[in-house]
Amino acid sequence: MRKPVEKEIANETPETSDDHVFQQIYNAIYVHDLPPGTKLKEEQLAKIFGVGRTRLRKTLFRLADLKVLTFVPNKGAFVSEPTAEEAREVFDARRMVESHIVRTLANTSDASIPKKLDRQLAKEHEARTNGDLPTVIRECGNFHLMLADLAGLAVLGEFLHGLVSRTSLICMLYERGSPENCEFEEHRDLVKAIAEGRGDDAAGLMEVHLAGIENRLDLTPRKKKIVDLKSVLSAK
Amino acid sequence: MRKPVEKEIANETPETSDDHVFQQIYNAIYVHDLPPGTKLKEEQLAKIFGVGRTRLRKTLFRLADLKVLTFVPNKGAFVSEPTAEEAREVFDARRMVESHIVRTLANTSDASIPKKLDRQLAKEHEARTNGDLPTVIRECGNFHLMLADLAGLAVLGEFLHGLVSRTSLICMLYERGSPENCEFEEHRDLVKAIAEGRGDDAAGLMEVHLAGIENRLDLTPRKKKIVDLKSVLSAK
DNA sequence: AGAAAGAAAAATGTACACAATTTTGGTTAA
DNA sequence: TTAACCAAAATTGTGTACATTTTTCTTTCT
Repeated sequence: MRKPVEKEIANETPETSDDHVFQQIYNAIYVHDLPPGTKLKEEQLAKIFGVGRTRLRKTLFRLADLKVLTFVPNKGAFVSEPTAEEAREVFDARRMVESHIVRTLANTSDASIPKKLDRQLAKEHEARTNGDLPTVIRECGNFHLMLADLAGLAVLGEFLHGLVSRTSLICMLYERGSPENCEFEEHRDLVKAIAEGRGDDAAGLMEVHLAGIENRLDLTPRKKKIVDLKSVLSAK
Repeated sequence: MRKPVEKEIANETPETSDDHVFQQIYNAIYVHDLPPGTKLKEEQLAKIFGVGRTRLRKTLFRLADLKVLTFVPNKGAFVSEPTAEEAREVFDARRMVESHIVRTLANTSDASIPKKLDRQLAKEHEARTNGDLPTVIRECGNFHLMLADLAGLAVLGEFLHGLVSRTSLICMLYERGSPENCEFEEHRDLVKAIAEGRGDDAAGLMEVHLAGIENRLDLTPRKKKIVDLKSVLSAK
């Protein structure tokens, strides 16, 4: 209506739909700019992105389906807060799915695969040396998703996408001490095993890699939100 | 709108939101009342269910996230038509996920589990003897989902839900000859292995069970939609 | 003061209207 | 008859208005 829009501000993307808004919000959550529990007000976001509330709402629902957001009826959309139990399930699922993926990939004979993995590895490494933590986080996730993609496993890949997203939230909630994410050396060894066609080794390395991340978390049975009000307030 | 609604026709469910519409459409697709490729017109469905187009649309998007529907921009929502490749991936994923689930379940010591499985088995058997095919299909799927539920694996369970839904579409598209779905005896043996705590046996039975279903399909590389127009029309 | 109650503001949920696009039906020309 | 084309109808996509609910702030009572 009030858009003289020639080609959408001549941006880089063809802008098929509102993928831009989706990615923007998704990325902000994924790289820890929006911590779990944050409320996302519709009108506010709609104004920020210069988009109607209807379209923004649709985007929010898509993010909710990815388990990145949680809708509370009549309250709105909040960045999800996975429970410790959910966290364990996510890592269990990842070990199963990703060990399968890398085994498949190692048994695939395609000369272009090691090249692509090396390139991805380089991107990750560069971000690390630059000290660009958000990019490190993002590229680390992209590495895992790329494995599914290169293995040609779209169905598992989409499931993994949700798992990886949730992993980011889980780390934000339960990480203790060390701000390290994925160990670079482990990714490197993994690529090596894949390139050399050692499927079982790759699968094993992946399981160890994921178990390592999980063990770096504190998933003890602390009931996060259910604090005893009396004991807290009486000591005041 | 024109509803003096006291408590939603005093139905069984509390009807928190528009789950009713969702289940209605989902079920129709799942039990093969709406074949793959069917277009779902928004206004038409909205009128049928006595609900606004906005809410119906939201439901349609939820079904699309389950991969049961596919949205084509500016064309609308269609019942999904999984490709042969996707079908193979779905069965691969199911073998991996469900063998893990039953192994977990077999190693769970909870006396109520065999009871619940037997009850589910009975429902399935009853529908079979009644010749009620839609109910057989539905209860057969419920059996598989119940395994995840009883194993306490919610994350995998939700993924499986999508896989099971797609399996129904896949069977409709690629089934050859036999109208049989899940073999009842196989479900029975599976329950026995679980009840007796034989995890490896249960996992093996599940893989065989799923492979059996897949083998009953015709997933040969016929390119479904991409027919050569010239060769077809010139022979007329 | 502190808590309870209530009014005002803000935010979500949904129906509706209109714009953009596709589909349909019919008309014309080769 | 067939193909191309154009207008009318139907359908999807989205902004807006309004109803409902929640949140916030003020007022009042103990």
